[in-house]
Order: sequence, then C-alpha cells, then structure tokens
Amino acid sequence: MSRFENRTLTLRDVSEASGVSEMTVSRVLRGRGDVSQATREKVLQAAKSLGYVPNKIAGALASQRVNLVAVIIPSMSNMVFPEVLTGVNSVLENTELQPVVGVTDYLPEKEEKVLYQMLSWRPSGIIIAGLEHSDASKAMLKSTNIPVVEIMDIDGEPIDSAVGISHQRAGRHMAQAILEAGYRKIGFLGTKMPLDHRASKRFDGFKEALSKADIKILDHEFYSGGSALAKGAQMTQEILKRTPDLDFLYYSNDMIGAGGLLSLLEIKKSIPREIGLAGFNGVELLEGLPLKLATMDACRFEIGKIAAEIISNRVAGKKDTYDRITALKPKLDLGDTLKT
Amino acid sequence: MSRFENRTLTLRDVSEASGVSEMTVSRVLRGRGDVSQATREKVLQAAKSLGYVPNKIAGALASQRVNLVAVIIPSMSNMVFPEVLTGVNSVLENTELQPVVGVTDYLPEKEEKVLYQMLSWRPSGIIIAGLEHSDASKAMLKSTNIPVVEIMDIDGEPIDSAVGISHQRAGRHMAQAILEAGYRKIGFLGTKMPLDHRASKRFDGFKEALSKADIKILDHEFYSGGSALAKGAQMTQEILKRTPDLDFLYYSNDMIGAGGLLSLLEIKKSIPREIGLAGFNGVELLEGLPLKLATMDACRFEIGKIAAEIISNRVAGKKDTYDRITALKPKLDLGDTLKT
DNA sequence: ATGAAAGCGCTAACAT
DNA sequence: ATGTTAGCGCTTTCAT
Repeated sequence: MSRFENRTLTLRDVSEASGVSEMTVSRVLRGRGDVSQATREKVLQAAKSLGYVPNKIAGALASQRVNLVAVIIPSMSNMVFPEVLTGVNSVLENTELQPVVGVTDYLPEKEEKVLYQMLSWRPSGIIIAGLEHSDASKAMLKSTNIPVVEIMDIDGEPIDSAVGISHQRAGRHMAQAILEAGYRKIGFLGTKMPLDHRASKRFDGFKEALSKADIKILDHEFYSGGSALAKGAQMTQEILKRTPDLDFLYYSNDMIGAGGLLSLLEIKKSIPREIGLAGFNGVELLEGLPLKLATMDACRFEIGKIAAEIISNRVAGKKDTYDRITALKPKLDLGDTLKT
Repeated sequence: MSRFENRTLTLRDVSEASGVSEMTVSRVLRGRGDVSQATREKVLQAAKSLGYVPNKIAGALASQRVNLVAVIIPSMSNMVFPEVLTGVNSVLENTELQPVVGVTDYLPEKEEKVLYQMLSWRPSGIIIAGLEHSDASKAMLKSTNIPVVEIMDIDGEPIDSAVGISHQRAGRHMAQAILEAGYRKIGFLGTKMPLDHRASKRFDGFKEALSKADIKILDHEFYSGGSALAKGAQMTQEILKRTPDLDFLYYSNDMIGAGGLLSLLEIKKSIPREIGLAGFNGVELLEGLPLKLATMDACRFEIGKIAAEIISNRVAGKKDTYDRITALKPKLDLGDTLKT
C-alpha cells in the first residue's frame, strides 16, 4: 500500500501530502468548523488516499480526554449481562463514548484487577455491576473523580450512584404472590454461588416474606456448573424425590426453571395445579416453551440504558437527571405456572 | 483522599513521595528486575499509599506498544459469540494482552466504523468474524501491519490468517447424514439474514449435497426477529401445515430447532421416526431438553482460543504454529432426533 | 483561517 | 542500580 511498511501514518504524513500544517490537518480531521472549504477538501482527500487512521492514544494524551466507558460485569455467558450491554450501547451509540467491557467471573480479586486495568486507561466513566466490592476496589472507585454507576442492585450504599432493582424486594414479592395463590409447601432451587450477592438477596427476601406468614422453605437444592437446563431438570427430580409433597418450586433463574418445567411436563405433573413454578429474570429467550414460566423481569436493558445516560450526561457537563439511586420496579409475570 | 482533587496522580508524584527518580519508579511499576530490593519496596509503598494507577495512554504512546486485541463480532446476544470470547479470554488471560470487543450487528457499514475506531487505538492484533468485508474494511485490514485473524469461516481467502470451519461442508455433511438415515422429504427453516454469510453457506452446502442425490428441499421458512424458541415453534407449525408430508426439518440454528422440537413433542409427533430434526451450533445451553437435538458443533471455544494464540504468538515474535488457514472439523451429533 | 511552540505522562536509549 | 535526555503523535494555546 504505502511506501512506509513499518510505521503507521501520522498527521505529519497527511500534512506533507496535502501541503497544509499538521495543526490544520488535525482541525479538519476532528471536524472543527474553522477551516476553509478548500483546505478541508485537500486534507480529507490526502488522508483518504493515504489511508490515514488517527492515533487515539496520542490524541487522548494530548487532550486529556478518553472517550471510553468501562463496563465491568461478572459474566458474559448467561443471558442477563449481554442485555445490559445492549442497553448501554443503545445510549452510547449516539455519543462520542465507547464502552469497553471487563468480566470478573464473580471473583472479587478479578474485579480488582479488571478495575485497575480499566482505570489505567483513564476512562470517562465506569459502570460496574453490584454494590459489593473489595476494599481495594472501593478505594479505587472512591478516589477516582470520574462518574461511577453501580448497576443491577440497590440494596446498599452506592459509591457514587446506582441503578437497579431491589433483589430483596423481588424475592419478597415473589413469595407474597406464591402465598396469595395458596401454595404452602415451597422448595427453593438455586446456584451454589455465595458471591452472587443479588441471588442471595432474592433468597433472603423470599425467606423473609415467607416467615412473616409463618412458613418455612420445606427443602432446597443448589447446583454449580453444567448446563442450566439440564441442572434444573435434575435438581427438580431430586428435590421431589426427597420431598414429594412440595407444591411450589422457586428457581433462582429462568434457565433452571425452564429445565424444571420441561422435566415436570414430561412426567405429566399438572402445572400449576399440582405444583407451581417460578423463576427470575424474564429472559425473552424462553418464550416459546409449552407453558410460560412465572418470572420477574430484572429490567436489564433499562438498567444499562439509564447507567449510560448518567455517564453521558455527566461527561457532557449536564446536571444529573437521575437521583443518586434509581430504583426500577420489576414486573411480576405469573405466566402459566403460578395459579391465580 | 489526596490533596489534588482535580488531577490524577503521575509518576512524578510517586517519584517525589519516594525520593527516587521517575525512571526508577517506572521500572519498579513495570516489574523490571534491575532495581534494588530496598528502592523497590520504597516505591511500591509510596505508589500504594498514594493510590497511584499508571496511565496506559502515556505508556502506550511512549513505548509504541498497546496490549489490546480488537475482537470484532456481529452479535452478542446469541449464544455463539460469547463462547468465542471465552475461548479468546482463556488464552489472553495468561498474557499481557487484553481483548476489546466491538459489535457490528451483521452490518458492513457498522463493521467499517467499529474497525476504524479499533484501529485508531493501535491494537496489537485483530480478531474479526467472517471473511466477507466491505472494500474499505478490507483496505484497512490489508494496510495494517498487525496480525489479523478472521474467524468462524474458512470458505474464502483470508487477508492474513483464518480459523474456523467450512460452513458449506457442515451443510453438506448434515445433508448426507439425513439422506443416509433415509429421510427424503426435507424442509429448511432459517433466519432471513442475507448478511449472515455463514448461515447462507451452510444452506448452500446443504442444498448442494441434496441435489447430488437428486433431492430438492420440499419447503422452507424464514424468520427474523423475536424469540428464537417461539419462532422455531411457530415456523414449524406453519411449514407442516403447508407441507404435511415432510419427514425432516433442518434448522439453521439450535435455538429455533429446540422451539420446533418442543412444539412437535407437544402434538405428539414421533421423533425421529415420523419426523427427524437437526439444528446447528451445539449450544450446551440446550442440553436438558426431553430429546437431544441433532446438531453440529461449531467449535466456537476452540476458534476463539486458536485465534488468540495466533495473535499472542505473533506479538511475542514467535513463529507461527498454525497455518494460514486453520480448518476445524465440526463434530456431527445425531442426538435423539436423527434416526440412524 | 492558519501556523508555531509547548507539553500531555510516560518509556527507550544512553549515560553514570 | 539509578539518573538524564529526548521523544511518542497528537492537541492546547497563543500568535499571526
């Protein structure tokens, strides 16, 4: 292509090719208005024919501005976080800002590392899942003077601001709906993940609401790893073998709930009469099952969207349009598996 | 925290706090060996107590090295690309390199934009899905002198190197397996996505192998948008209403295949006797269905892993351990829905 | 509307 | 083992 095989092109190359100063080239390329039409065209033409791509590293260093937003999430592989990202993207697409994603695998040490990495790029904002962080992570987040939005959860004190739902409340509400429907012998099935604080909070809220009605969970089952659908089926069989008189199963996520649902349909259980089921998340993916699983929408897209709006507003210097804590209200969907 | 609320800390601050030159601080922080134990500790201590986070922007500019690998994929929301990313991560985790992901939504113009954005950060390597790119994208990829690995597909000429499977071959093989099993009245169900070249190639290969046996697809159905599970169910009902004597349905992905499978079980079709089914991708997510859908593994994790290895080897200056084109062989899994 | 000079915060290369 | 100097490729600021 070019004669310079071993280095990338610089402003200077475009400057020489177009016979205009580097400064003016820079102005044209950043789309600033104060350049004559004639020079603008000359420069654009030269840049294009050379195949010049600006160096953001140098630009960022000089301008002290990095149009990156760090998004730190625990996982990529379940349905929930990709949808949060879609929400983030939907907003950032229309701005100069660009999301950069880091994954923590639910490990605080990894969160710490990822956060440090991200901060070392001096992003314009941080969106990070959860309110629970290691001391070191908290220290980093606090001492930074860029906007920080903690997402998904609002049961706790945010460092800067937070957008999410109350998982305790979500658990309570599901319990109340189950009790109202007349179910009394309730089992819980979830992940063996002490570090998934939001799942724990849902479980806590759930048990709390039950105990107000003097009901206790009759049995529970936890899993880790493996295909969620298969695990859901397997755990369901096991919990029912051990405690056959259960009349309701609350699953900590829709995927294992769907596995349970399918396995119960196969053995011809009558749902929701004989046994009721509910999951959590509202994953659209699962629409199309023979019966629609009762669930609660976690407002994932909305959370991503609002978080990105907060960052983008702050970066633009506008005053906040959201409160320090934005509490979204998850909608309960009874589906076909929670009798009314 | 610190007295300097409005600027982030620099090497200079650490240098002053520790009474050591900036250069030595830099050496310590980059973990280079040529520093005495005493100074090393002094510096580390100072950096930690100040809460110093290095500025990679400046470091990258000075060293002309950016430890970023751009990963450009069409979508985040289906199961396939997150798993590729997991493969990429599994390798890059053990290196200095860090993946940065860009999403194109299967749109060539967006790919062009994302690629330009990525290149402007001067990454150390590029992993990009597919072999089909706009002329401008190709020009950018060609004129770059960093390693470029095109992934998922090998039916075509790579710019630099490629890792993937032949989707034409995958389609052919599935067709052969179906024919061998004795099915003759075959329907196809897929996405209405002319820009998903890999799906098209599978379809082409599939039709080609059928026509060698003088068989033509009896009917087909395309969809776009919506929940894949639900769409699969719906399309299946429709194609069978229109062409009731179909004895096999080939789905362009496992998700719609699963939807079809569930809907056929519900109307008590005998699978695989009365009608056979197959999908594509081998999504682990679906293990746990009442019947295991026949499918073909797309080697997603492996593809990501090898692509990252190629980049990481090249960056390390080692000579290539993989060929220009690495053809992975997808395994056919007959499951329970393709009779033998 | 255009240009010249200075410097962003680091690191390479060369002292000592 | 440690320090000094000179940039990296841009943008800011100040001239013209």
